[in-house]
Amino acid sequence: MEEKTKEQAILDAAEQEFLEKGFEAAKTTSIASLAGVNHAMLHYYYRTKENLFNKIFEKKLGIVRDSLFVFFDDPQLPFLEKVQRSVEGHFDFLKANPGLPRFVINELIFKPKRLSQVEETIRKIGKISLQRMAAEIDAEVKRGTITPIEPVHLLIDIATLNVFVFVAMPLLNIFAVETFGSEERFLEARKKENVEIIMRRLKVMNNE
Amino acid sequence: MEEKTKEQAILDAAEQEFLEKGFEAAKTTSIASLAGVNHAMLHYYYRTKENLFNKIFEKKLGIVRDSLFVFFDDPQLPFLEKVQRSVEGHFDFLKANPGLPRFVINELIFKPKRLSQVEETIRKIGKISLQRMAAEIDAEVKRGTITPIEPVHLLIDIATLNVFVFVAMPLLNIFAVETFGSEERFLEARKKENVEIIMRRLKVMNNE
Amino acid sequence: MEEKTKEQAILDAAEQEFLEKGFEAAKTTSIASLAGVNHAMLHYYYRTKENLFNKIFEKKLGIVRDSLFVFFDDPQLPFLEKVQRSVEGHFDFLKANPGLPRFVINELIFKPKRLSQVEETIRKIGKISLQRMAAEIDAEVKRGTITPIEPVHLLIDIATLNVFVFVAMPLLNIFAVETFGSEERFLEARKKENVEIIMRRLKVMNNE
Amino acid sequence: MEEKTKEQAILDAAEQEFLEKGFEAAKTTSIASLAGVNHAMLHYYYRTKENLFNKIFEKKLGIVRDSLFVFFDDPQLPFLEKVQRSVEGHFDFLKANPGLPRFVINELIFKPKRLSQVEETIRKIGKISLQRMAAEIDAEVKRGTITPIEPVHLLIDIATLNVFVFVAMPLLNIFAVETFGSEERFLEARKKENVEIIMRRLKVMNNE
DNA sequence: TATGAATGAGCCTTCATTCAT
DNA sequence: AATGAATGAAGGCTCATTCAT
Repeated sequence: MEEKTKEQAILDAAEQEFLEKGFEAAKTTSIASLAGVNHAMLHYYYRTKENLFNKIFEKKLGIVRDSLFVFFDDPQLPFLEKVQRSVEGHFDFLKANPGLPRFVINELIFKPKRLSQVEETIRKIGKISLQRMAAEIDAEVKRGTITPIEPVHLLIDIATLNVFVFVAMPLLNIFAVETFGSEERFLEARKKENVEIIMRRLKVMNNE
Repeated sequence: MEEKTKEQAILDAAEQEFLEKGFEAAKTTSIASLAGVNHAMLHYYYRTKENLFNKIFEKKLGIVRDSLFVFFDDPQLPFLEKVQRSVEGHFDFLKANPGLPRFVINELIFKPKRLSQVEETIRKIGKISLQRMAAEIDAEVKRGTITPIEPVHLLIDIATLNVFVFVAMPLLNIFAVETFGSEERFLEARKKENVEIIMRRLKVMNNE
Repeated sequence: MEEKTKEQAILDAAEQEFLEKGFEAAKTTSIASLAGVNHAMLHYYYRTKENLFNKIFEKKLGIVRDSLFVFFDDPQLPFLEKVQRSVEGHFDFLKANPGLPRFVINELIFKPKRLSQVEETIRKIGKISLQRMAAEIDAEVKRGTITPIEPVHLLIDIATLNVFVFVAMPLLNIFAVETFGSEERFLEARKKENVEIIMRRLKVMNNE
Repeated sequence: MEEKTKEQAILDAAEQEFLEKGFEAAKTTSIASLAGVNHAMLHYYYRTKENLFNKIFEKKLGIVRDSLFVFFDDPQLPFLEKVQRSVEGHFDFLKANPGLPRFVINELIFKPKRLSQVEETIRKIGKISLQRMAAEIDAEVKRGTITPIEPVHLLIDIATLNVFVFVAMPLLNIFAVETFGSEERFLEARKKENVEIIMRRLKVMNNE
């Protein structure tokens, strides 16, 4: 069996520690002992806590960035199906990376410094995505298949509903288990609810 | 004019500091100097940072707890109106307390220790509220005015959509200003969108 | 008997440590234990090592700055006497502050950063002093009482000969004691020699 | 073309680093990377930083030791010429090795430990040189060509005046350029001044 | 010889908390 | 009640030195 290299062990431990506690509350000594290495090793490989953090941060940011738009790129699918798959795909992604939302909120949204570091990138990506969505939405509205909606609102609706489930999980767990039997079952139900509410937001209703 | 007592001044300063920075990043020295009192006074009155924090925490928690259910208690209003007013009222409450969501997320949701402190309280309040909502929803469904929904999902939908706007505000600001002209205008639009999406979630559609 | 305040004790200990070892080699822990206080006290009063150092540095610099020109300001004395008294006075000053030259050399001359901090001050003071000296020297030369010399050279001659005795004292001690009986006797003789060589530099000789 | 051996490369790099920064501020990692070798090699060859330093130190000390007495060994030259050439030769030597004085002062004079390491050697060499000088001076004085002077004083005069120019160069530069046009021109002038003041110290004057 | 990795000691600094008055 | 002073624990980081290969 392959031994994990210490450099990697530090990185893994750092990821765990930073995701769990955030930058300030994370201690390099904890990371080191979590990785099973001498405290100085951490600085040997990554020089500073900040440095080590950025390694984690950038990696995670890239993952998050990509997670929302993957299904919108498929030209074959009908629009509503794209949306549904996006909601589901994004939900599944978050489920597979449960620590991520909290990390991004803590480090990206709550820290002006870090946000401004990546603001330009976010602006660009957002702009492109929104323009593409706007075009598709316009076309669908004209064809009468969906009700009008500002693209940025749709995006926020989806992201919000999905992300917050995982952010609030510790709190929701108080009710989830006794109402749904298990966290797993709750998440299934919640995923359906998110699809449902988004679909209903888009579909044309009686009186429209 | 009444001089504010030192004990109170510390409390106010602590509230400001804790809301702004969270428990770890808040410094007792900052709180003291913000309150205009000697650093040692803070410990004289509240003994530990933890202790002082809890005073703030419990107070804030109470406010948050009440904010969601205020309109549900009005027996006069028709159900959908109750819901609409709840969404709007909750949104306005958050807008008036912009630091609150971040604080609660950071300190309550992200810290197992604190959560377990108040878990029982939350469970009780939640149970009662959910039962009441369930009864009303059932009645409405039977009357054919709304489509069925699990009460806990409705609650999560509302809370999520409202709260997250304010949590994610720094990030959303990147797009808000250039799309809506100002943060203020964005928030107006967003409030409408939240009402819209919740209403649509509840209304009966064509094919149902 | 008055107890020395801890703040002062730290300052004194710092002076001793910094003069003896220079900024880098001085340790805040040493200073603290030398002052008989807890290590954290040092930071309580002076926040940083750099800060504490600057307190010492500026004080010493002021003293050094004044030490060379004190006798030149007396308008009553004949020029050669002024020079003689300056040499002697400067020598005595250095003798009373034996650690000073080394400190100034180490911290001021050998560290570009610190030098540039005070460069402008030094330039101004130097300029004024040199101009005054130049006027007096010119007058004396015209009266035939001294031989011509560039003022800056005279200044360097005096400063060099005096300062270096104390800088090199540890080395000179190897010979001083066995040649002159004691360090004290050596310094007396050396002071005379410095006066002698400066006077001879200025006096008019046979063939001039 | 001969490849420089790694052992030698380390030595050269160490010389540069130690001369430039002194023992404490010099880092073994810097020396290694300056030498283009692995950090551990340095310890492989020289075991400790101290050890490596001593190699440099002793070599430099030998050079310095010899630099002052070279012209005194020439039996052909008349005494005053010997002195003049010594002053000039020593000055030129220092000019060619500008880092040396600072290094010696820092490491030899300011560090009791190092001084005591070489004290005996210095004592012996000094004694011999001084005795030789004493004999020559005595003879010259008897012949009436020079005024009496204690040999050790003459030695100190010369060494001091020459060395200090280079020690204080950063400080002197503040005035040198604007008074003499360039550092080069200042050094020329200063060399003449040093010869002048030493010669005048030795020459017989009017009233003697 | 050579090297990447590893270690331990030490340094500066911050901070919550306590003490003496 | 109030305060300046004091303390201990901990954190991030650097560096000379050693180890394993």
